[in-house]
Amino acid sequence: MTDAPQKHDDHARSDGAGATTAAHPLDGHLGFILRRAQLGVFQELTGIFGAYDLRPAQFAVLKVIEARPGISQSEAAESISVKTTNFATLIAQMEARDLVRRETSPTDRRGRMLFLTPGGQTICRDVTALWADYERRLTERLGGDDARAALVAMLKALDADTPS
Amino acid sequence: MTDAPQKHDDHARSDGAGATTAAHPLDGHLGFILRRAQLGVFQELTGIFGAYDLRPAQFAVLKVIEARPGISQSEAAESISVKTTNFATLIAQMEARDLVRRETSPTDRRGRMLFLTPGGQTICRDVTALWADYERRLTERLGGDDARAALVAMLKALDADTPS
DNA sequence: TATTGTTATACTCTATAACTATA
DNA sequence: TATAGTTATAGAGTATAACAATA
Repeated sequence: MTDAPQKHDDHARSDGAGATTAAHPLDGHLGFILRRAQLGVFQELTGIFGAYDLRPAQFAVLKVIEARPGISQSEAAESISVKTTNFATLIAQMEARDLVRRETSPTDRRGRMLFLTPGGQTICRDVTALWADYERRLTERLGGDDARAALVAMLKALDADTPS
Repeated sequence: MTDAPQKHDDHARSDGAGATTAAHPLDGHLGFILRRAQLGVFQELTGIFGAYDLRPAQFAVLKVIEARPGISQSEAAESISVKTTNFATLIAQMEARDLVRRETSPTDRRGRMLFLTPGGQTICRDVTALWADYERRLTERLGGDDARAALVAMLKALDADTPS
């Protein structure tokens, strides 16, 4: 009970010695609250996907290819916010595991078109079910669909992207 | 404009070719939305703290020591959700930069008590001002204090920690 | 025997630079 | 010259194991 395995335990309370340790020095710090929530969710996701040895980013790749078979590597990389240089490694590993297949684009022989293999489709379908289940539980924790929609809207506002 | 430097551009819209690319395959995926918001905020924070060559975790250490001078390494590590083994490296770097000072605890000679040096106090004060400013801007983006409070409550709910 | 802190190590994620093959 | 993809590499972040000093 000493190490905090990427999880917090108790903080912000009276410390029992009389000093009433004020909240937590980072309790007003949105960046850290956000980080902990994100790490917590990813940790749970990794646990849920663990039986398939899939990390969140790999699942994201499956979903992107499923949605747009034949998508190029650069487009796929951009859509999951991964640099093309790192995507090359990521997709190579997934190809080695026979989850995805690459074809040279006939119209531009530099490009590689991405497809799911039958095995990739199966895993994508199975893991999607687990994922949907988990999202439903998250939505419950949040207090329902409206709360979730509000959360998503605020997260997108934080992302400082949505054009003014 | 090819690489997506840890930032997304446009997604989810008609793609101009008539295919109306549906939303984004990850748009319903809370984990990814959370991750992008967190990365965006940390990126902005790193930029803001950049002049002081402080990363978010280092700033967190300063704040924790400021709040509780003399705190032990294990307590400080736990309060920012970093393993003690990694905290050792982190704090050693900050000591080398003369931001913090370590004293052997008189009551338990295994323990090290942490303090801010005068330089550390100065940086902590200056960066706290920048940080508070940034938090205010974030709160505005969110739509005010109430929205922010709602966000924090939901993020904590996601963290699956708050005792039932 | 348990705890505090340290070192060594490893794996993932992210980033830059240099390269190839096409265009 | 510019683009799609690759390789090599480097830095953070996070994890485990083994250890020293102290309790």
